[in-house]
Amino acid sequence: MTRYTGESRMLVAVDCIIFGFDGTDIKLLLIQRGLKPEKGKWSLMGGFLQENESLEQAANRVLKKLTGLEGVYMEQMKAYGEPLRDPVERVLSIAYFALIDIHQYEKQLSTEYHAEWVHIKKLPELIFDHKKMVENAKKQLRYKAALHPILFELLPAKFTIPQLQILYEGIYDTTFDNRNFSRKVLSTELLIKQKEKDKANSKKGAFYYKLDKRKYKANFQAFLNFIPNPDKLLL
Amino acid sequence: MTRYTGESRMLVAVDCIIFGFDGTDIKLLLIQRGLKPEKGKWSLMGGFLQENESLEQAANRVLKKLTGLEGVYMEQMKAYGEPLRDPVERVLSIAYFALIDIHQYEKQLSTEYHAEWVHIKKLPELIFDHKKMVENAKKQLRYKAALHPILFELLPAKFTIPQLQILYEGIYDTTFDNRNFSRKVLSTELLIKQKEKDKANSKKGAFYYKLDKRKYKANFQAFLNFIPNPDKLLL
DNA sequence: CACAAAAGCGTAATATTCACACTAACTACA
DNA sequence: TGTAGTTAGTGTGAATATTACGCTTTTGTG
Repeated sequence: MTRYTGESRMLVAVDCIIFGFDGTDIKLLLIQRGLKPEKGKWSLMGGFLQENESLEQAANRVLKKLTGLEGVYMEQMKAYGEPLRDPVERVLSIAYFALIDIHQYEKQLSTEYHAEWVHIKKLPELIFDHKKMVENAKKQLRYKAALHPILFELLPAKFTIPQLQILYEGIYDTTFDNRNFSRKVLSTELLIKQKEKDKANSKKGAFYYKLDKRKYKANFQAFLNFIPNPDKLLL
Repeated sequence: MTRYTGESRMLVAVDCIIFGFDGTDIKLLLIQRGLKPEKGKWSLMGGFLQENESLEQAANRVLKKLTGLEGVYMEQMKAYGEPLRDPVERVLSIAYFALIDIHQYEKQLSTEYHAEWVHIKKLPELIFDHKKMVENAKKQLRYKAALHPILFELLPAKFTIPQLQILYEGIYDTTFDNRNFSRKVLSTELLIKQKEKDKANSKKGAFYYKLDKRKYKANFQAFLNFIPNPDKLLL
């Protein structure tokens, strides 16, 4: 026996929802599709799963092809399998979402795919069911970020607490009390204070912090509560 | 253009991790595989995705074939895509997990698949990567149940609070203070007290409760806290 | 009619969360 | 050189939530 008989085989794709933060706005990395159909339309970055490749490998390959980056935070989100989601033929898509420090990426911007960072509030129309994927990804990001410290993945290695707060406020589309926010964040003891300050954004200057990677990994699964009244903010 | 060229197509399967609770123990519904290879070995219930079927439809079809049940709580868990996970040929599997009131099912037990409820602590060896799937499912169930009231799906329509507590204690493999537990559960106002008592399990008897379906649906996404110190219990 | 066993209420100590006043640090510009 | 203006970040207390544990209630059993 070498194969299962009487069953239908289909293409499997991997699509990446890539979030970035530029210090002010949360953005999504989109491309203009190079393949027919829908050539020229906006799309998530994706690719077909190859014969000898695992899903994680495929997602990383796709991400690297677009951004040049490796070792990026990425997690599997959901499989999309509506029979007609791709009009050409049956394609199952496994969506991954990735979080990137946007500045790291900008250095190696490749024009090959006509990629662009698009403000999360100003998304263009997307092909197939990509809009739904993006919506699910946003929801999942909000959900997860309310409980776990993943948003650090969107920031550079050194960042200030006000920067972090702006990021959280962007994700939840609200504002937080800065005094409570910094106290909460610091009480996790996940941050290591640096000697230098960032003076670009204020007169007083805010101290830089770095993530304590060891504690970050050790406590990743623990429930945090950076967000007041989280359940009201998750839609 | 009718198809994408130069890409490899593969089989897609759906596997179901089916949890049940019999009032004392948490169990998993397993089958003895009817297909070669590994015929006769223990396995999760699964099936291949058909040409015109969505993933949800496939998962529901598989579940119904085994249990006869429809409208069961089910959610997509994760896609498994290691190239060699099935030795016959490349098969991508999308795992779903389902929660069933075990008594509802037992009535319509079908012997066709040699299905059996197996105590979650006494699982046999499973084929392929099914063990990993089960572990992931257990983890996800613990995670989700710590925040959302999904465990009610494992209970009959009428249940007592001590029964509910036994269920939670089974899931988290620990014990809770019964006085605090019932107060927490009742404070959600998700339960409607019935007039009758269950006297099978105690002399005093415990009142039956029903879920308030409306509130249950409305508050499903809100974070609850049935579990003391949840983050310590999630592994 | 005691006794055992489980249901479930009460309460106080502790911890967490939140709102808001206030001080500190620093730049820019007069 | 000093003062006005701006943002960072600490302090504090009130409100809320969590937890530990004593105690009463109910009822079948012998």
